[in-house]
Amino acid sequence: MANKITIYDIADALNISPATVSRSLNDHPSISSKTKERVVVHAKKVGYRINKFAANLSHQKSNTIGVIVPKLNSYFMSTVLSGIEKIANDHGYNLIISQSFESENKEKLNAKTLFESGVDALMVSLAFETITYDHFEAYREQSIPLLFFDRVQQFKNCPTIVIDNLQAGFDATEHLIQQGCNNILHVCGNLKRNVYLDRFEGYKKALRKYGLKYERPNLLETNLDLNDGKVFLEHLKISKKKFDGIFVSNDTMAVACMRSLLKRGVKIPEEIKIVGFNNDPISEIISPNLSTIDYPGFKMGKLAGQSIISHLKGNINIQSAETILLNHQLIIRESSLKK
Amino acid sequence: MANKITIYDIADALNISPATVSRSLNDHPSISSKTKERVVVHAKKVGYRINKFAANLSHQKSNTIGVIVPKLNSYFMSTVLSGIEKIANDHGYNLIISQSFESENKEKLNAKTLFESGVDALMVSLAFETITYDHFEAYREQSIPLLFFDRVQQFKNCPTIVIDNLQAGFDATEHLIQQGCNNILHVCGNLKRNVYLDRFEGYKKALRKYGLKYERPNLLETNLDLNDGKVFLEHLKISKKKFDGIFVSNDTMAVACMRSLLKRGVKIPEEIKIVGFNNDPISEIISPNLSTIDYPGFKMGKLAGQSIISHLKGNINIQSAETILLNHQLIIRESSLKK
DNA sequence: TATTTATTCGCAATCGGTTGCATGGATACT
DNA sequence: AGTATCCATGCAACCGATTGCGAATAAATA
Repeated sequence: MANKITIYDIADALNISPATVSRSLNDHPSISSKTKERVVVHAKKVGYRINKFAANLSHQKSNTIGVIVPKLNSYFMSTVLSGIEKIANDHGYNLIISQSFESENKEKLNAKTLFESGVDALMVSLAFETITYDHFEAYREQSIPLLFFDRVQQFKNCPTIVIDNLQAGFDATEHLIQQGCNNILHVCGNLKRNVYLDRFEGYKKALRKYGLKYERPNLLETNLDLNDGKVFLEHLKISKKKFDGIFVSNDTMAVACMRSLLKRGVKIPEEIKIVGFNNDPISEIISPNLSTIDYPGFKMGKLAGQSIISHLKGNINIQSAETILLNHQLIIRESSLKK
Repeated sequence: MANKITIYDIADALNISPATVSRSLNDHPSISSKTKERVVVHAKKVGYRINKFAANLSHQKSNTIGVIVPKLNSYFMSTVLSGIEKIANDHGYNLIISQSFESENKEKLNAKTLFESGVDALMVSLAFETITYDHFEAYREQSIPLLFFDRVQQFKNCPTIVIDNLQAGFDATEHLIQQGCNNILHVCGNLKRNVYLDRFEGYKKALRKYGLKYERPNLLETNLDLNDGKVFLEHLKISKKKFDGIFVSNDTMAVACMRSLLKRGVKIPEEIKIVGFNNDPISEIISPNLSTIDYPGFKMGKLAGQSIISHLKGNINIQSAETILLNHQLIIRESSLKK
């Protein structure tokens, strides 16, 4: 049968008050260890399980952290989530994960739902589309910890976990230049998002440093999707420039480009050198191996988790570190090497 | 300021009872549309947000579905989760996702936590290790819908979403045989799990059909991890058999095997043919392209979600379909083709 | 023994919605 | 006009745990 045991049942059975039962179960100091023992033993015997609804209602917290990501089925994102989940779980928090599918609207809906669900904190990686941020106001009003990771937006008192995308973009581009490229195409994602904008800036900075000029046809903005290969080919066709290097803002798209090129008989790296971003497993598998930027997803997730948790526990010492910058690493493989 | 508006505040402001406010907000039929209008408008004006804790406590449901998976950062699993999340979200349910990291203990803990969190349903893909199932008893006692997907265990009244792993294993193996292999190694995962056991059975069935004999050295049980390549090579060494075909129970491991072999100068498919499982993106990227079994993750997730939702909504018609069998598809690529 | 000081524990309010039942008033019917 | 019917709303209990404050008992001190 359904065993709906409440603290009242236990109280009756033991001839004590529900208050005492509650305190015993929570190991409150003002209860004698004798009574505690009795309560705990009896509770276990009858299979008592706390009713979180009631507990939550009382102290107005849910031990739950909300997460909104663009989509969870990417290598990078699922790795980050894995890291977040691990930390959250280790600290007794549950994770409610929702996807925005790159839509600002969905993101707003998710933010609202999670707010109403009473999450104790919210972690967000922004959608491509998002340009207004009022859906986070409710959180800030109630001072519910809010954190952005990867695709971020700066707010005061709101930690941010990122890598130095500008520097990474610079590193990738500089590497291509050093390998002899002087007409480099940059394939980026939505420039409204910091990650892509910063990488683009890094790209331009590298060009400037080496006295190369940047022109509009050197930039291709896409969804970075595996089947954006056609868009890429199309771009090659209309911009009549002859590129000798490509810096792509993620590996998935880099692979799409490589495949398009290889299919056309273009030799990589001899004719065109390529660098991707993310260090997805495919980057190491594809032939030629793809040079890329390693981007520590699991670590980012763990840090994000730790940051939020310490906010929740009121450790103010983290406050100072509003922005955590993770190290990236340029991984040089065949796809970009001068032969 | 923190705007903690309750229905009582609204009731006071409008000189009506909280009951009426509650009913208005829930569009209860016995409230005049005039009052409803007043309430809704005023609620929006003052920024009222329902307190789910209280609501949950009242009707004893959370609009939340729990999910336990071995780990969420695999292509297949994150795809399934994406499907589940989509359906759940479309129907107003939140998803609490947790990982067992292949540990039975962690799985039990997660099950307990989710139970106490008051999830309305639980969806599970089992850990490698799991051999006892008492952690699901609490759910069954309270008749909280429970569903298994992919890595499943049969319980009565408990839906199950799988592909026909036996048939898939058979298909893969038969294909290898038809390509001329007659000494086929099977690299599998933990045989306690249905998916791997069934694929193994399918493998043996195919051997039987073609009069090939199965011997112990033809089987290698691993964690199917990308860096299990050494284990694989080790096995090749000790079992002195000369394999001409390999059926691997997932693509990640298949890729690990291929790389080990290619590094040793073994020609694929000329000397050894390989078939994997999952149709991960890497299978199409690696050279030679990996033949594999396509396994519809997103669809599985959506079906799992739909099944649970209809249970929750009390549509009994699904009851009949306790086991949903998804179609798989053998995808033949270079790695297994007779030249 | 009387009084102070801890210890343990219970009372009762509280968290914020939900809902069965009762009530008062409006409308309909004979 | 008198009675039956309906509609809209309010009353109050309830969901189950938490917690400030006070009381009762036990232990310590004078």
